[in-house]
Amino acid sequence: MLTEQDAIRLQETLRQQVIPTDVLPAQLNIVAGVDVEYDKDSDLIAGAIVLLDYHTRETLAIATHCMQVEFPYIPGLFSFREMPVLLEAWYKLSTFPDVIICDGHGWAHPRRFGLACHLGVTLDRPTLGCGKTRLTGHFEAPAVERGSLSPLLAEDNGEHIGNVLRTQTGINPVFVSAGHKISLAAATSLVLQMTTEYRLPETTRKADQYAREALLQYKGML
DNA sequence: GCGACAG
DNA sequence: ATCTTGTCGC
Repeated sequence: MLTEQDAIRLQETLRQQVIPTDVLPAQLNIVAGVDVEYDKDSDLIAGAIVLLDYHTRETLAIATHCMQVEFPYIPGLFSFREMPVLLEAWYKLSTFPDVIICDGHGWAHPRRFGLACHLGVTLDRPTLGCGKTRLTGHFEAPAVERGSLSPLLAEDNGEHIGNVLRTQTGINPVFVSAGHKISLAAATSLVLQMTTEYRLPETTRKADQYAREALLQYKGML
């Protein structure tokens, strides 16, 4: 099995493959959201990938997968816990997205390799991270209006690793960072565009909903 | 040594 | 992550 030290070494290797600039289609058509749901009293988890039409936000496809978690939750190694289910769900898709919005961070990680980077490099597709809480970095609160943002700066060298973005006026901001093949600016504007009436992007909300549903159905079959 | 720590 | 509907407050 993968040890903690193995995981950290693997992160370093894969991190060097991250492309921090925009390598996106001229026109976006399909945006994906991914999320993983955990069972309260067992080690079962469900991963979901939802494809939405970029323009209408209509649901185009859903893929889910249930299995047991085999890696513990360790801040900084979070991707090793969620990658397996997400990859299994990914293999069930027959249509593919132009960009993937992950529930968690990308570059805004202690070693600059959060889930969004890991998934992006593994699938070699554009990804970005949109987390609900901070993992690393310091920031000032952005203005209260939707669209306001402030930079998330690395604790050691002050590097601009992400943006703290207010997606709804008067509601707590989210943490956006680049994953793979996308710039922070493009990632930030995409999150804002996919966020209509709630704090989180519709992609994330739908993925969360289908992951929860898949877990309940799977448990009901046991 | 102490606090912080995505989901 | 999970607990969790109605309720308190602006």
